[in-house]
Amino acid sequence: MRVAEDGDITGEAGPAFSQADLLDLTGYNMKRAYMRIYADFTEALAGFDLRQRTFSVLSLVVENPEIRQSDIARELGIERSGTVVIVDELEGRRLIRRADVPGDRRAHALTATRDGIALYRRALAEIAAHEGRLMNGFTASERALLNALLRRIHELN
Amino acid sequence: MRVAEDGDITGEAGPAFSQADLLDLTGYNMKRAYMRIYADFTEALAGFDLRQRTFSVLSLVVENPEIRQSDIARELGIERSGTVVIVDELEGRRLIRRADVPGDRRAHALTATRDGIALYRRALAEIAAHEGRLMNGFTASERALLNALLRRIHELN
DNA sequence: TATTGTTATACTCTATAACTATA
DNA sequence: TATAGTTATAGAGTATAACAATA
Repeated sequence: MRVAEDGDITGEAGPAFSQADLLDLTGYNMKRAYMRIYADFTEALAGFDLRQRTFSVLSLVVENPEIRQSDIARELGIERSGTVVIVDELEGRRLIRRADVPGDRRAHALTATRDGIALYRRALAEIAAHEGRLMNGFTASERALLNALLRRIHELN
Repeated sequence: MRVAEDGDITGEAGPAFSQADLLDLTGYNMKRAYMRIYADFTEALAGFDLRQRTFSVLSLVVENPEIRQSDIARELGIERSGTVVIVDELEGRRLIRRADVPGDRRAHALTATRDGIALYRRALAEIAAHEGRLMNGFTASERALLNALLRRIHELN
């Protein structure tokens, strides 16, 4: 409820609306920034027929051969039930394989196939390229700083 | 696909899974941080029976008396149809009013009621308090820096 | 023709709950 | 009793499309 102080009032060009209160809230700024970068992320993945969460699961499997579904759920902070449909899809596309775990007949060990690793590498490169283009105006240290701040927020509590 | 370099591998304490690739992506870090802060935001609003978007609309109406629904949609980057149900709810709770616009019989001018302003102020204070608690470990300049970076991302393109 | 508000509908994402088979 | 994986279902949240009234 303060007066806008962001120079957004251009005098006559058009009606200027104040978002002063909202723009003071990190939660609001985070949502808008997230929406913006998420759109870019989604676009980068579209050519690979991967959605954001599918990509994250594939990433974990590529980086951690023989990982279990429950570990993926824990790492990603999602429900176990949520991993099933993703793993089903990735397995159906022969990007990963479910294998038996010697000591535990309840669990499945997930490992990426050669095709899965190849697709993953190309998708990862595409995302990085998209982000590089999107965040073109940011210096390397600004990007590193932003990532560090975001990680600290996630790790809170 | 690099080896983790974040010291997350504690030797024996438990299985450490690598998220090195994902943690290099701003999009991934943003999503996790957003989820964390969004949960806090939602919790702060729960006592007021407000959801995030409802609060944002109320904020715009309080800060910009006689704003139109289409302006809200533009400012918030949402669909006009999305504003209708929110405005319906806020009006039904007597927090805002729809009024005629003298020059344009299609439009509605939205203005907050006394009750709406009062509720808004309390909700805003609660959110700020929640954020202050959540981001307790951040200095004021870190928070300002983070907000500035987030705004720059939103304004891209 | 374009815009404002509206309605109805559909879609995406995700969590919850209940179940089985193991441990 | 607890855990891994699974299935079915339900709920948010949101966009899309079509429409009437007005500009």
